Amino acid sequence: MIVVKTEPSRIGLRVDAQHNRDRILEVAADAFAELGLDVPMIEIARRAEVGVATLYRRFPTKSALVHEVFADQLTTCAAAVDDGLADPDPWRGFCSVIEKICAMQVADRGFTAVFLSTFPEREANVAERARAERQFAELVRRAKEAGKLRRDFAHSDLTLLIMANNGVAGSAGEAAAAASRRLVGYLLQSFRAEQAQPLPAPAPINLQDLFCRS
Amino acid sequence: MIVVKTEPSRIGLRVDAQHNRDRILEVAADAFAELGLDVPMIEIARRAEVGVATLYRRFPTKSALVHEVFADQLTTCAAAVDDGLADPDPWRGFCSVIEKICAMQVADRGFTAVFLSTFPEREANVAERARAERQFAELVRRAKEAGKLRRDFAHSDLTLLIMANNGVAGSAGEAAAAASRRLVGYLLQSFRAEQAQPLPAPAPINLQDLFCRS
DNA sequence: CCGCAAGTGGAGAGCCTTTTCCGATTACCG
DNA sequence: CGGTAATCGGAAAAGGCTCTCCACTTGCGG
Repeated sequence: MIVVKTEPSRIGLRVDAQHNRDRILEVAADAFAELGLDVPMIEIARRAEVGVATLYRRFPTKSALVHEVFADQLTTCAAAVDDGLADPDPWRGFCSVIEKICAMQVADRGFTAVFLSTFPEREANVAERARAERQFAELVRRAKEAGKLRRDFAHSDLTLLIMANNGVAGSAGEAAAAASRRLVGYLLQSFRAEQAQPLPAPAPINLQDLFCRS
Repeated sequence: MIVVKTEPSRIGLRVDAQHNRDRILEVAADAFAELGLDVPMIEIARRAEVGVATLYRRFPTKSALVHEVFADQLTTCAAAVDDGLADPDPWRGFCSVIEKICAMQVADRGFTAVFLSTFPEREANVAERARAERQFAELVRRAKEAGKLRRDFAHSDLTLLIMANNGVAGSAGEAAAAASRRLVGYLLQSFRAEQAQPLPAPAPINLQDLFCRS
């Protein structure tokens, strides 16, 4: 009989190794959230009480570790979109998606860079991400249909908002949460259909761009 | 007779040294704008065609060079505020200030971090900065008075906008200019008095925060 | 035109990162 | 138990940065 581990991450590891691997992912998530993506590997090693070599034996590069850690962040995001789509009021759903995603960004300093990158190293994420985007597009369509969301809201405006919120989340220190809420408050008001005024053209924002920064 | 140099920056330098100093400031400004504040000193040295030692003889630290370079950026900002205040229509003046500052941010990658820091190392800048802030506060007062700017616009909302725009400017690559314009377009619409809806409380944003990032 | 203080550039010290190496240790199967 | 392959952790290699040191060069007053 083949024993399937609780985590489908890696089978065939010695139990102590598996244990270490799990703890690494755990503390790495905390460290990235707290200190940002540029926390040194040795700091993660210290927190997990292992040597750096152990990190590199499980994850070939730092980038691989990052992507592994944030795989489920993406899932949480996708869930937020699903929730929004499930709301009978598409406008309320739209607002809740944006509010949730922005709150996640504030709570986790490493979140944005990884969220907006396309995870080239993990096939599964690409698919999930694409699905979430389709769902969101559908939500946008319904909200416009209902006359609540302005007609000229562009798909790229979500990215714009995320980039803007990232600026606030990264810079506002203690007050980041409050600042982000206020920014989102302002932007949601200008997204409403009732008060739409002509606007500069939407920018063809490349999602990759956020990645190469930081 | 005492000879006063054209640049009041440093008198008593040998002419070749003064020449080098000027060129360093010149190319450093370009380099910061192009590559951001984290461009290596050796790159600036290369561009100015001097050795790194020459950089450090004129500017004790990299930070000192940065502050020196951005001293006149602050002046440009202050001028933008003055222009806005001079406009007979305070709302139009308010918009122009914000549009100008945001455009500067996009054009110059190093701008924001320095702009929002308090320049602890340069007395003169502190005063000029304080003056600009008073001017802007007055502009805000008038715009509210005229019934164009929403009453609950907070002083910290300018900082919020600058942080948000910084996120866009830093992340949007090629499309940064268009993205920034659109963000500013959205936000200016929600700053208008007519369509004000209740908003989350303004955040007590600490200007210093941007500095310790990056 | 000469002497020397002021100025110079490149090598490298010191520090921080990511990533690799390797001898010591340990889980696990029989 | 005991042998062995998997796993371990710390040391250090490799490469980035800021900033310093020092032997050489040069503008300029007399």
